[in-house]
Amino acid sequence: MARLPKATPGSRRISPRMPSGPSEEAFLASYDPTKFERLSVAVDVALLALDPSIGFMSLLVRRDAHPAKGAWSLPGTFVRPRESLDEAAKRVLRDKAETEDVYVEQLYTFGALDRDPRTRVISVAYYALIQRELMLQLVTPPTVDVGRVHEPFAIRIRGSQVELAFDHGEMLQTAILRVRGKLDYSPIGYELLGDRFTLFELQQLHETILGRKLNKDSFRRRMLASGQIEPTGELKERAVVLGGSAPATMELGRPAELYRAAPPPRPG
Amino acid sequence: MARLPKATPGSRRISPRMPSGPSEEAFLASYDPTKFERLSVAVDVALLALDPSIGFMSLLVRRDAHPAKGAWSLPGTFVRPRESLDEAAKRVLRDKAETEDVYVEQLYTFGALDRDPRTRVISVAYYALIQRELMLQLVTPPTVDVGRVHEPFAIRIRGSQVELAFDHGEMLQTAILRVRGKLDYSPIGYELLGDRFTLFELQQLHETILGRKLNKDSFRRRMLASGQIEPTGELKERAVVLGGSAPATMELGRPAELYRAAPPPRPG
DNA sequence: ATAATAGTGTCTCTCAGACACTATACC
DNA sequence: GGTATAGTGTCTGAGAGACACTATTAT
Repeated sequence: MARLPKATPGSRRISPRMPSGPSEEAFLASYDPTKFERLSVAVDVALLALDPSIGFMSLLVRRDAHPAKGAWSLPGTFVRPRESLDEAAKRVLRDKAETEDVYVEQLYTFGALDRDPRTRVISVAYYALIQRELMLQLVTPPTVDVGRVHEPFAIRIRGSQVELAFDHGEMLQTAILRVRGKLDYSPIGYELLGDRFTLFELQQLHETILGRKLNKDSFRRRMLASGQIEPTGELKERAVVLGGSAPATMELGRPAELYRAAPPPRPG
Repeated sequence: MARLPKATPGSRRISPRMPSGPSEEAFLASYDPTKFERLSVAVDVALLALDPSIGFMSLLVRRDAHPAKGAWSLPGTFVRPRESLDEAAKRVLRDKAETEDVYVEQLYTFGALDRDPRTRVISVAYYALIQRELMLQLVTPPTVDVGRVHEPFAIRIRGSQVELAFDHGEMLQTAILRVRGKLDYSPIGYELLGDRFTLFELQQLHETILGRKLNKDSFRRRMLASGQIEPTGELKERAVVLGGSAPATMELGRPAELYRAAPPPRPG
């Protein structure tokens, strides 16, 4: 779990003039947790990857139980009493996407009254970012599939447009807007590429996230000056063609240098 | 409630090939909401105002019951089963701050295991912005008082530093960072001023939020070109001094023109 | 008049965008 | 050689920062 706000140890400072009445220890020993009505709390995760020619891709699962049985939804789970929200999100990624050590961040909490037909369910939405190649390996039917999100936020699966269960379409839209908004002021996006990438690949990533073309010269200068990336000295290798004519997508021209994400600056 | 993500009607599209088994209606009629363990869900609100000479101010309440009895905390409440999260936040502002029609936005959801000693409580934190004058009217002891937040995030009440109950100090810190982050790309901040203000007052507000001095000329140009404000043609009136010498804080020099927040651009 | 603040005009520096040019690959 | 992509050098226009100057008030 990365880049969540720092947790500070909870402190319960008591006033010097202790008010009269039973002690806090006695209060806690006799506390009845059912005094206030409790709610179901769920976590749903939008696992995102990016393809330059498609746009955003999100992991979707097909619901095999009521409600909305048969519909597509974001992977999610109910939060257990002994796990934190972040742990629940990680558990979803582990169980339904076989994915660990990805960038995960809390997105927004959805609490409309009628968002789940069963009962009142509060859902804390998370989003996570992985590389396109890892996303494509996750397709393990029948419970897991990859949805392709075209803008403006039409969700397609293998070409045909679908509606997600519950309010998961809104969650997905919010996640994409969050990623786009963070791109300008945050070194986000490197989780979506491999550990080595060319400047043009990075530019294509930014163009896909922002939904518009960027100026090549300016993008190069800005990225090199930002300190977010560093050159490796290596050059991108070409696919070796074993005889026959080259495929239509064969790369041409001078090979590009490979860069990697620079380590964050020392806070000292 | 303003500028929350748009709610879209929840849709539960069912696959054409309906899986076998009981119908969704029959499932919902027999659903047992206690099948998954439920959690307590609370809402806490950081109501913020800004004073040019102090910095951020936040409404704090003194806890009159266990746990953390006697400690200062953000106003909050448990979420009722028949109200949305936004409604709960508005109820907190109405009941504990006698405030309505303010800018309110969801902040972050805190779900650590031990954040409340009673039982497992998930807290959805909100923040709200009001004018300094309205904040100062809210001081109605003994349950309501105004805390003054100095940076870096030391919380003072009438000069002496305090620690807030639970993880409310972290919530307050997160709220201030959110307001600061939104200042650059969003027309935020006008909720913190009256309906008429001078350019210098607006600059002081931005300087307080950002924690650094801004260039006067550049700030004027940027604000006037942004379309976020419009001139009223009125001039700021001076306090009338009824005899005697002028107070030390008397305003001097040419009176400034008053501006107001411009209406948002027509989406057509 | 002097002091103090509001507001304007203009210069410079920085950076994004555009374009020309060189470098290195495959054909 | 031609063509396509990678990378560099330089010009230009927009905007931020700095500074000088004018405008309007109170004392």
